[in-house]
Amino acid sequence: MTFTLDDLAGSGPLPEQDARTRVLETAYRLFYRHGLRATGIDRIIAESGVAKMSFYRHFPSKQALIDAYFDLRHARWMAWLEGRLGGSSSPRDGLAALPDALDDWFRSPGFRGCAFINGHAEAGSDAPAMTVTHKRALAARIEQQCEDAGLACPGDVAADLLLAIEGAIVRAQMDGADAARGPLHRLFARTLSDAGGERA
Amino acid sequence: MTFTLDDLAGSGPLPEQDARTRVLETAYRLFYRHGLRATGIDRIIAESGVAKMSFYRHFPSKQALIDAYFDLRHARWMAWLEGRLGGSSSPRDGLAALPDALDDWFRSPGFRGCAFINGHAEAGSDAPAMTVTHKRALAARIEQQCEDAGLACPGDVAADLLLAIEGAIVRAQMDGADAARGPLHRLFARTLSDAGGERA
DNA sequence: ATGTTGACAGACAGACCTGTCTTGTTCAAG
DNA sequence: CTTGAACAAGACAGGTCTGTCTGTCAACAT
Repeated sequence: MTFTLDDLAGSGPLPEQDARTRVLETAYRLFYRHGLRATGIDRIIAESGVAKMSFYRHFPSKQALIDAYFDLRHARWMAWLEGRLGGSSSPRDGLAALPDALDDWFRSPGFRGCAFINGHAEAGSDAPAMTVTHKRALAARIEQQCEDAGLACPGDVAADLLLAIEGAIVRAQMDGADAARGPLHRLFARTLSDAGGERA
Repeated sequence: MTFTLDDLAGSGPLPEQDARTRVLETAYRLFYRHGLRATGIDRIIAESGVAKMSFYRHFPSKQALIDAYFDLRHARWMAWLEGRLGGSSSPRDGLAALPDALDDWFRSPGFRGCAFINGHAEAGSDAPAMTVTHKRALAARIEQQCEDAGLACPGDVAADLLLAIEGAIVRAQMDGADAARGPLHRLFARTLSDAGGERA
């Protein structure tokens, strides 16, 4: 099962899906677009065409829905990353392809940064653990890719690439995809070059 | 006039200050710590020891207070940066000193990321223009420093450094200062090395 | 036929939020 | 002394938010 950029944006639920799926897909779209606090339960219920009691049958509280939202977002984002990392012929090419993959994401309609960064920024220390868990899973995945590529110091290289990725997401969110594209490509090229691969 | 990390954290108002200052300093501390939406007017009024009408005399709405908060934050943060950039003997050393300066900030008590990134993440397209203006001012200031240092392609170098700074802020906010320190120093060293300076 | 289950619709309570208004106090300038 | 500005304390209105509750209906199994 693969996921596309459309899945990351959230296209909204189809009427024939069951109530729980409709609620979760609506929350997925609204939480990402407008934020957690700015999205009320009433709006999610109205836009998903569900009764309030049906909502509370599937999700005991708004916090439970937020947790489910982050779980779903994490699964789809990691699956999208996996498709982009694995689409190249070698592990190192998979890493080198990341800046273009991210650039596609930054330019996709409805892009509004990283859901986990935004959620953490909004909720602070009260943020669900998944906001941090997601980033650690991403770090682990990139480090694995660096090991597979046979790079020197895969832990350091992965940390450098992750920091560049986070910076690019924030720059693209606040100042547009063009503000992130050049720097992200250059930082990736320098880091991979230092780690033993040839320069792009 | 210089500003320290304590000013960035916000120590809270002193009773002998006038009402407007007390409100603004309280908002400065609460908005940064808990976020914009999570901080209600009533709490700001209670903690600043001010009457509600006194608040609305100085700030016609909560949005006006938020704008004033971002203005103050911008002024203090840029003044803090100026002190750190100018503390070195040469423009290039000022740039090279930035990772340590940021590391100090990341480890200061109450650090919770960049107020402008957090505000933009929370409010989205409705965010005050200052959230973006601040980042562009920062980019311009770094580019100026790169020019003063006589680096090649100062625009590109500044964009690379800014992306690394944003990434470091997010990494430190979500996973602690240690997660940002190594990568930030390495990305700075590589970028400055490529731009013509000698490697640290 | 009858009971069960899931869902839709909407009223309701209690809390919170922003913003307005009233009342009384302090203090300084005229 | 009087007047007016700034301020403190708090009631109030109108809205929104989460979460609970009551009814009604359709599908379906026994």
